[in-house]
Amino acid sequence: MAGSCLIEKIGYHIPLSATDAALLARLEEQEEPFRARATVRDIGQPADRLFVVRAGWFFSYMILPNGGRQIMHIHYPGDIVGIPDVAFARTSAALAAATPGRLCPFPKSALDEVFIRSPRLSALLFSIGMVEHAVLADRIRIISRMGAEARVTHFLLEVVSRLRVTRRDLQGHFELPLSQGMIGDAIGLTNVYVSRALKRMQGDGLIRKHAHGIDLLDEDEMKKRVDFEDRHFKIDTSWFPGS
Amino acid sequence: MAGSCLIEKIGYHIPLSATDAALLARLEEQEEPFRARATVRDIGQPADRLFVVRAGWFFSYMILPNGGRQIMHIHYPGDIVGIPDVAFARTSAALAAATPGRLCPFPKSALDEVFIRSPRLSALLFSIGMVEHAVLADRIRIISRMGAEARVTHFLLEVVSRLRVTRRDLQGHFELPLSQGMIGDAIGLTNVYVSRALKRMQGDGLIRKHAHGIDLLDEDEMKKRVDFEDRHFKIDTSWFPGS
DNA sequence: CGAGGTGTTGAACTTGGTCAAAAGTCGTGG
DNA sequence: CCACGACTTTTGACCAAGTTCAACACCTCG
Repeated sequence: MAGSCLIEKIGYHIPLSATDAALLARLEEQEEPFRARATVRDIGQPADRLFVVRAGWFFSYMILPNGGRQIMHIHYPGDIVGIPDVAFARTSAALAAATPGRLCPFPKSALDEVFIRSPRLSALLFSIGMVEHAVLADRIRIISRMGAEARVTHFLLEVVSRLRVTRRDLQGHFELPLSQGMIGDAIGLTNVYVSRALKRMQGDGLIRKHAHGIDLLDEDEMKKRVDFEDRHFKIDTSWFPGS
Repeated sequence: MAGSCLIEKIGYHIPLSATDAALLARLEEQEEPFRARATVRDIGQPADRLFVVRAGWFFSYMILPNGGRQIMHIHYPGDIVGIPDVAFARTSAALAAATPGRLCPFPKSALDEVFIRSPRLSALLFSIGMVEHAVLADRIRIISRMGAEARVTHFLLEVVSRLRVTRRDLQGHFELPLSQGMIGDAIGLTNVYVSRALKRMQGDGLIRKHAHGIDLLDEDEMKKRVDFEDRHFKIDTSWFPGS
């Protein structure tokens, strides 16, 4: 399993025993390709499978009563998709591809084995779930009372922080394969206002837009403006069971 | 441990073995009283303890860059508080008492033992964490693009659905010991607009306000308007490890 | 070359925020 | 038992941020 970004990502947090590595490898046995904008799974379907992202960007979303779309999470290579659905019989969010990519589906029941055979890995999965929780909490905080520029700022910082989990050396320059409409659907703005916010931020010298991405020119100032906290850098593994 | 609402709440989802019950009992060994509006714990403190709510309503909140307050969760008797902090060394939210109440603190390391000795209980804790996640996701969905009445409606439905976990027979009539300012801080509105929204909803015949609480007069209509989904009624335990 | 998705800009409009004042509520202490 | 003070709720007037609608330029990929 040479190029497994799941094992890479997990292994970043805790040393993996041979057993653990074998358990993880089982989650990536199958693989399925998706075209950009393809729907992987709709709302209300049986939540019997999870996925590992092998390549590409995916996102999960919910539908609003007025027909709009709320993007909940963006999933990057190495992420496990569907952890929140574990508690429910049916999916509460839909899943789609933002770019061309590949997913490895595995059955919910494979988690059984993890819980039985590796307390340590269970604790880590648990913690990863809680990181997702913290990310949502941060988003609520920023959406509920902060203005458009703050929302966009926070969103960009969150993306970069997520990318740095696997690309430690990433500078402020990155590709962003999401339309402004999608960004708006993630932070509760219209595409129109995302455009205006980006323009004003560029005027302020905080960012520079280019063809398929964005440069963060003054990341410290951006972080200061929204009290940004990096949730992905370090998980507290100190309390984990011994082996 | 006669009056333990933790064991009652947990036991509602899975049958508890003697071992499991003993593990849970250990989480309620100590008890501490709090006055209404007392702060239990601030942001940025060591996240080395969790709490079981023994009595009263508590809530956790974050501070916004502009000084405002975002209420993330309301904690009811029987709830475990602090699960999301498990992944981090320091707390990302503060905790305070909404009413007079009592908390049972226990060390994070007590989770160790749960993960080692009871895969089944670990899976349930995991799932409970994911329910909290779903609750936040629902809140984002409702905050990001829905109007004031929809937010208030959703909030009230969520409270009732939570109360029904331990009070199955609860009708639409209940006590709500939260000020309108607090409700606003939970759903991203000012106290002023919460007041106006409630008034309009009362005019529509959806609710009736009274001294310390609210009657839901047409719960079905309210649910329909916001696509409400009850996250607390049923956890999917089908995939849990055998014993 | 054409089509569909994407980004930009302007103008009118709406929702909810802000500020301020008055009325109601509750608990405490005298 | 009453009076006071702190907090909460309600209401009005004005204001600002973001939405909606529409038109147009752009780009990319058949």
